[in-house]
Amino acid sequence: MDDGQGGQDVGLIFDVFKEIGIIEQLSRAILEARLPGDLIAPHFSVLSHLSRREDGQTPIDMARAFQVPKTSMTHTLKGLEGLGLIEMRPNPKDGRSKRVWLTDDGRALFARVIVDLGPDFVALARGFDTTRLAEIQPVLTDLRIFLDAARDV
Amino acid sequence: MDDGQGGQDVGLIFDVFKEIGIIEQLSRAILEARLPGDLIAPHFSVLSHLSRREDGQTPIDMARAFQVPKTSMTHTLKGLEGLGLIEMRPNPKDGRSKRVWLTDDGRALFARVIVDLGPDFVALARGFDTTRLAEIQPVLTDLRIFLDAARDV
DNA sequence: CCTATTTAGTACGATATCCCACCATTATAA
DNA sequence: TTATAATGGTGGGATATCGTACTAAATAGG
Repeated sequence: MDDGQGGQDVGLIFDVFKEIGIIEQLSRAILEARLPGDLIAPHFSVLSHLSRREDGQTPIDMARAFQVPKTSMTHTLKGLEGLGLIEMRPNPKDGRSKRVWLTDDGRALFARVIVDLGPDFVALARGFDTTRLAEIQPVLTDLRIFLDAARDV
Repeated sequence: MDDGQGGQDVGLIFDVFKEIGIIEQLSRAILEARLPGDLIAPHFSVLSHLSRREDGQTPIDMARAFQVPKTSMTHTLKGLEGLGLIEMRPNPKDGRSKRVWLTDDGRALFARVIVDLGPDFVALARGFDTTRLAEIQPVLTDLRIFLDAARDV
């Protein structure tokens, strides 16, 4: 059969992905409970992305960063633009594309949500040993990088 | 300011959830690439759930297990039933509810997908140190349990 | 240059997800 | 018992996601 550790690995990988899937759902629920009713997690992800990086990214860059189809990103951005949280400006370097900027409202909303999430995160830090999170964080990052690289092969 | 480790924790938790969100998307893409075209990840999750536990669960139980609204579970089950992969039978113990059984086709399809995922998982095990996955697995499980318990408070 | 190919973005249609409202059945309580 | 509340499931509408196809602009090759 030649599965030195192969069989164990398959079960392990399966379990890890399963846990990650559930945690993703639960963490999304925590986030969306703190978001205004007309925003969902993808909206917030975009605001976060623009806050932490430079503004002026193109939609296609963001679609790649989030691993979603560009049509999904178009839709998400349209929603944020309609709420006045981002601005789409033409890209002077490329007539096909646009560049996305946070508005003051967008920046303020993002900051407010972060504050509102504080109690949730504090509760988590109280009830769960965050040194364990610190230990898994690099592994998760490496796994994400590995999967991301393996994706387009 | 009194954030002994508080500030660090918030950033750490944020990062962990962000990585988990991306890994979830990437792992879902890997799975769906191996599924028949008319099945998506939630369908497979249901098949997996029924395979590993006893059949005969009620839809509401499964909705709770997956943390999705019961209407979403109804929709997913309807799809699986239409493909002949599960069977819905009345629940003799409760006239309101139904019980869900895998059909032979459902069982066979699940087994086949597991086999088809083999190469993907082998590639992952070759390129990524699975002992690191083994290390994070218990932390992920505990985190999932903690979040799940904190959910309904 | 000029044509062919690639790329950024969008429109549209199909399906998924989720909220709300509703029905039937069961559990609770008076 | 009987009235009330709670529960399991579904239907319908709104929005989300995603694939396909299309337009316009940029790039590559001749």
